[in-house]
Amino acid sequence: MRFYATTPIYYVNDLPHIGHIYSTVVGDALTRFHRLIGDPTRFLTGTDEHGQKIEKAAAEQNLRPIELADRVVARYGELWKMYDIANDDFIRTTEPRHRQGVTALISKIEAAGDFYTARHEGWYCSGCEIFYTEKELDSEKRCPIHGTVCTWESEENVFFRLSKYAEPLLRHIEAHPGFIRPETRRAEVVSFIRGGLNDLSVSRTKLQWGIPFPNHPGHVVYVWLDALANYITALGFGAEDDRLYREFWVDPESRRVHLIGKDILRFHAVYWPAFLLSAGLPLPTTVWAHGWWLRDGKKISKSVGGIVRPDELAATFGPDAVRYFLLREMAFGQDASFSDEAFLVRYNADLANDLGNTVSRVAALCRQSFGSAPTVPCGVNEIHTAYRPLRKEWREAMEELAFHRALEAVWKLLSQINGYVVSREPWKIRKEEGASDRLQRILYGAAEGVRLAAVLLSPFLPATSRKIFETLGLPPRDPDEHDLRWGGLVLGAPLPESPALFPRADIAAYLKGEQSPMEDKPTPPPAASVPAPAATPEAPRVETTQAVSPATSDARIGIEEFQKVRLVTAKVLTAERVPKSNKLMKLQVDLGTEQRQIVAGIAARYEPEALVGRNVVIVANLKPAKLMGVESNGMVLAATVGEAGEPSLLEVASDVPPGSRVK
RNA sequence: GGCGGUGUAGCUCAGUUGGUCAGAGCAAGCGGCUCAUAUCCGCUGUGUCCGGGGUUCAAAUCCCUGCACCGCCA
Repeated sequence: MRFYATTPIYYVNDLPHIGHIYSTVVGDALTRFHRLIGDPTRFLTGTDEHGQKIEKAAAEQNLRPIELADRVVARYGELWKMYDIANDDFIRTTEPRHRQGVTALISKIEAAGDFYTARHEGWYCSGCEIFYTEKELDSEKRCPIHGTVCTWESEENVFFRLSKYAEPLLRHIEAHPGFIRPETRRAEVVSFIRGGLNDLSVSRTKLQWGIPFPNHPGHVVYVWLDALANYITALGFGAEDDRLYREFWVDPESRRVHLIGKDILRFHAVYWPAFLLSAGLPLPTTVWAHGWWLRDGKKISKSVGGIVRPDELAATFGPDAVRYFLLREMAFGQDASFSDEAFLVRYNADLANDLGNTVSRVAALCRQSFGSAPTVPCGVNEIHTAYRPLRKEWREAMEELAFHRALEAVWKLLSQINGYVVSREPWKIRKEEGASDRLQRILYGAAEGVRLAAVLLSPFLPATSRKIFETLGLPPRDPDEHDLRWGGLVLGAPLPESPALFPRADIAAYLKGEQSPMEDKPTPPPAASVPAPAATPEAPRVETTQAVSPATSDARIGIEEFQKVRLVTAKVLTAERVPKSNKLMKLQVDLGTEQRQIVAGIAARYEPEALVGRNVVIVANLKPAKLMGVESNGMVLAATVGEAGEPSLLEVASDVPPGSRVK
């Protein structure tokens, strides 16, 4: 079965952020899965480069629109390379092949008689590039999305007879239960269509930066009609060579999946299919609307890791760790929270402990026992028995785009391997009988299990999967369907010493060392707050950290911002080390009016006895946090000295009473 | 205002057609192993399944109602 997946094309006045990364990683994992199981597969992403906002943003920077686009496209290119995105194509709406395809699409709609010209008047928001009705605006005629004042505009436009397609669309949705997913989005669309569809204005005269509307001099094509068409123009629709288009779009056996954010559902589930119906072209098989990444300010203290910085996390822990988190944490289709803390917990528990440790454990056992991979195969053991149903579970989950469940299946396999190793105790066998055949077979089972886990993991963590292959003495490549079968291990292959896949992170230290690089932004800057066609607009609750923004640690803050932090002196009453931690110290401190427990990362430098009775400065209004399972209600201030970041407590004169405000 | 969704262990969530459905993972506690990245294995709670009412021999699961949160539309 041919499989074609697309991401939204991203609007180039918006720098890449977590939403873009997520959509793209999802598409990448999905298409890697289909390649793995042997489907002819194509994965498309790209950029949306036309429109008034680009024209304007470019003018502000003294650039031509295409120059601005080139710059942003380069950013996306770097990012996708970093994240191991294996897209087959990257379409830019400014490319000739796209313009040609759009023109071809328009002539088909024209031929169907679905365009007419009419005067269009109304309140126009240049941010949205659409007209609003009086009712949709407030008393000051401000756009509900941008809050900017709309202007009364009147122009002659080309209209598309969208109203004509309400019934056909409803019939199509009815007949194809998988057309809009998840279910709740489908219900929304149905309800929207039942509410009646107005014809859609699809040309603009107010801007030049767009595709000229055929036969309408002075008009350019409405950005959405332009942008949506990318899904077929990239396949060669309207070109001389449209082989890919026929194979991946027209062929009734092909599956065509649009991955989108829920904010652009209407465009993909109503307008786009209507355009296609009019033009007499096949519709996508599925429009899959995923949720948004949120930050739950209530539960996660900002200073203890509520900040979403996928770029920094990727730099510190590797892009695969971020890919894993994104795919594992979000039940596809629902919203999810992205916090540093949740990320680190998953990183340690799932990646460092379960995956990384199991790989190094099994590889070390083989290395120590044989100095190579096992030389005797084994086809009868609990791991083999467990594998088949888990592979089925993995596969079925992937067919439903339930990435989190597919990953759960892989983790069940890892758990199976650990259980098997513990029950066989190969380290004892080695001592008792050396590299016996029995030991060979046992470790073969474990190592083959690890190999299969790496294969199942390859759509999600491609780089890690390749590293595991190397660790097992196999060539580091992307696996194919044959690798899904038991028995792919190379007997007696030399095993290179390999570093830990995911070194365990000291969560407490990481969160403690964390300074927020982002200031509170009551209103995001215009460039990032504009809802871009085909990109993810910034809804108030969406986390849209600018992944590539430079560090802002030098930014000055106002006095009022500093005053949010309540610093007071406190006297240390008791101090004891937190078990199993070499950095953390649990303190009971006296604030004059109350007593509190605070966990501080100072145990490497200070002895508990030296702290008791000492006056320190603490942040009193920090939200409570748990460090290594110990509740902490505040933070002790210390200078951070040298490369190692050794703590040096701030000195407070002994006659200063506890609870004195520091400001 | 209309339509729709959600509310289950400290946290994140599974729970098909009503009858071992009161669960998983993480966190917590206890025990074990020592090959492995202080990793791994085993065992162990707490739950008015949002509140109230109803249907039924039996409801987290169906119906009504109230509350809270969310989405789409107006």
